[in-house]
Amino acid sequence: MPTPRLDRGDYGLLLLGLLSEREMYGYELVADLRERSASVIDLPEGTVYPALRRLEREALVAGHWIAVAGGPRRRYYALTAAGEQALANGRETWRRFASAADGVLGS
Amino acid sequence: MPTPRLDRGDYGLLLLGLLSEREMYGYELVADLRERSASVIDLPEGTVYPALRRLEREALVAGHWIAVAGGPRRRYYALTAAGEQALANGRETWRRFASAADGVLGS
DNA sequence: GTAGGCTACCTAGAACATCTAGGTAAGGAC
DNA sequence: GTCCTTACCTAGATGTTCTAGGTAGCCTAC
Repeated sequence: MPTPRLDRGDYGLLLLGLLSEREMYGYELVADLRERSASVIDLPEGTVYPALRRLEREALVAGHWIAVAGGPRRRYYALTAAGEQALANGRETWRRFASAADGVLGS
Repeated sequence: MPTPRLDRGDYGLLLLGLLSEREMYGYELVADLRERSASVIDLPEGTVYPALRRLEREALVAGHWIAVAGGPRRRYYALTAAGEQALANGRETWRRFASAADGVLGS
């Protein structure tokens, strides 16, 4: 049960972070991430969709289709219990790593 | 002139950070990084040596051999002017990214 | 009525860095 | 003489992003 790690360039952890607040679909995640980070984090869709499938394969999120009037259907994703746990672990790993990196890169 | 980016799992930036303080050799960098980060960041040598060669190829660091009495010779690396600039850029990118990630991952 | 833009999904292949799992060599401890 | 430590190196596998598209339906502007 590998935990996504930001320090390896695995953006899955950020997706888990967003999904911990509410269910979202891929296109929404991309837009939300861009907005909340002031475009600092701007993932292409070609990165996000495979990442979501990976997270689903690892059972960290669960997806389901929702029909939408006047538009394409959406696949919403929600955190699973394992996903919550992975997020907690990942947060801790991230915090430790960020702190260590800050120390090396100076104030 | 690509700038090393931590957010993509490129540890080159950390090496630049260490080398900005003093010249060091590969084996020393591994040990120093592990010590200063309380083992949070523990890069295998197989990661560091190729990274140093990459940084040297990109002219961000300059290496030179030093003979050591009673031990193997060492290849010391020093930052170049381009390396200083890359480090400054990388620090800024890292700060922005870390701040954005903190925002997404919550307090 | 058609051209363009937006929503919303998806994939194949390239690119790039780490990581694994070794190897070489010399010195010192016991 | 065996083992640990220092100090360097490489080849190949793995994993993830990124590029560069494609599909499809709806809406607006001209």
